[in-house]
Amino acid sequence: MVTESFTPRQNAVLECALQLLVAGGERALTTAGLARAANCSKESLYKWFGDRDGLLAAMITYQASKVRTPGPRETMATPDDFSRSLAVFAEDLIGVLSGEVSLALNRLAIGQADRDGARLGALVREHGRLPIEMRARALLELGRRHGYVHFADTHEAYETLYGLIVRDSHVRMLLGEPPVGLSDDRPQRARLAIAQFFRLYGHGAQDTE
Amino acid sequence: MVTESFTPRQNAVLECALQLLVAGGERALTTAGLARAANCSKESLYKWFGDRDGLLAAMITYQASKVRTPGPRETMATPDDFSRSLAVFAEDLIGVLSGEVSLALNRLAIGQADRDGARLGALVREHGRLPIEMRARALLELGRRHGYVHFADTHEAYETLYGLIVRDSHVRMLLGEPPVGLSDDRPQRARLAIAQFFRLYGHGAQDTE
DNA sequence: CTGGAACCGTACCGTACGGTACATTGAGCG
DNA sequence: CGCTCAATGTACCGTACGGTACGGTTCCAG
Repeated sequence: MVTESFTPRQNAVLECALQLLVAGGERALTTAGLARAANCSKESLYKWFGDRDGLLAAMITYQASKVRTPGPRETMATPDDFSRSLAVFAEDLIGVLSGEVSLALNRLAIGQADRDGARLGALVREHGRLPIEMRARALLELGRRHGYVHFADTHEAYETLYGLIVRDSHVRMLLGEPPVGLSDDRPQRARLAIAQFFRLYGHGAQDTE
Repeated sequence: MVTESFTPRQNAVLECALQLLVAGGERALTTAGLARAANCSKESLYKWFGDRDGLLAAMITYQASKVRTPGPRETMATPDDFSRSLAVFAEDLIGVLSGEVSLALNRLAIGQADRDGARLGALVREHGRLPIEMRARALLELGRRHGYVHFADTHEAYETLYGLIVRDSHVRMLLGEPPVGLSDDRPQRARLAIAQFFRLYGHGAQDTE
């Protein structure tokens, strides 16, 4: 995986493209429209990104390059530290998933999932979801090393945590549901999910089979 | 909500449209292509469904009309009956969500979520997800009446159950990920989710705050 | 100053699609 | 038979978009 980067000018154009996508969806993201909005020429677009699909892919990698996922570097001296770190992760996750740029890019990739063997979907999974999962898994394993949680399969534990936090609100938001039930009481949602996670994997609990 | 129905001929055309959508995604579903594939005229399409958006909406309601969601009519004499009913629900849910027609329609609605105030998304939620939720809520409340589970908010309990069952596999499938990790060991996934649900809401457990 | 590279703006081309019009067919029915 | 109505299939129109070509401008190196 090459971490292909772009020039500042190209980044500015990609930023503009994201704005167009967020504002009007995929239909609003035309090469002519982007050229007009970004004050660049269509010829430059094709020179830089190859074709329209290349542009879409570049938008995903560019957006991913903006999001940094810091690993846990706290001391984790107490179970409460760990719980708080999980809650922070949960709130971050909810925040990212309900962001309009994230929603727009996910809608774009899902709408194109039937073309090119879901190339855009693979990019979203690799650059968007995988870093988040890595960060969470590191956190979970750190907690396990301290004996705060118990599980055999980190991936299993992570997926359960994800399900408890996100539920089906991501798909509902992708479908256009107004963000009721999420992001209004985000901290409480996060705390509840973490509490449930500890009920399943904390203290004397045992990972099922 | 009017349950507008269609003539057999129109149903056949809609079935054909679903096939086209599943096979080639939204781009493959053109009015000319559908007319050719279904041996009907474009003029009939516009007469029946108004315009292309009307056709898409009709496809969703038609597909929803095919899926019946029977309510629980079992005796629930033992906690095991209840657990098994939940497991059946979980397997059905996984099966529906990973069906190719469901995936194609969800992709379609998500891809159009920026137009018409997400009209297609609202249709999917109303005709697709809501009936499933109603069935599950009835099941959950039946279990609560028997004292097998304890919760204050049925909606909360349902969403948690949904998250435990589906996790983020739905979005991953929508993004085009091959169905690894789901539907291969579907019964085990279902059993695990139900076991976790009981750990949170079963026997002596108490709904958190 | 000069050459060239990068880029902008615009005009242009081919195509594909949504939507409409129309001629034709065929079934039901007096 | 002749009328009506529905539906088919085809031809057509306008438009919008992806992609290309080209002239003009800026900027930098030598």
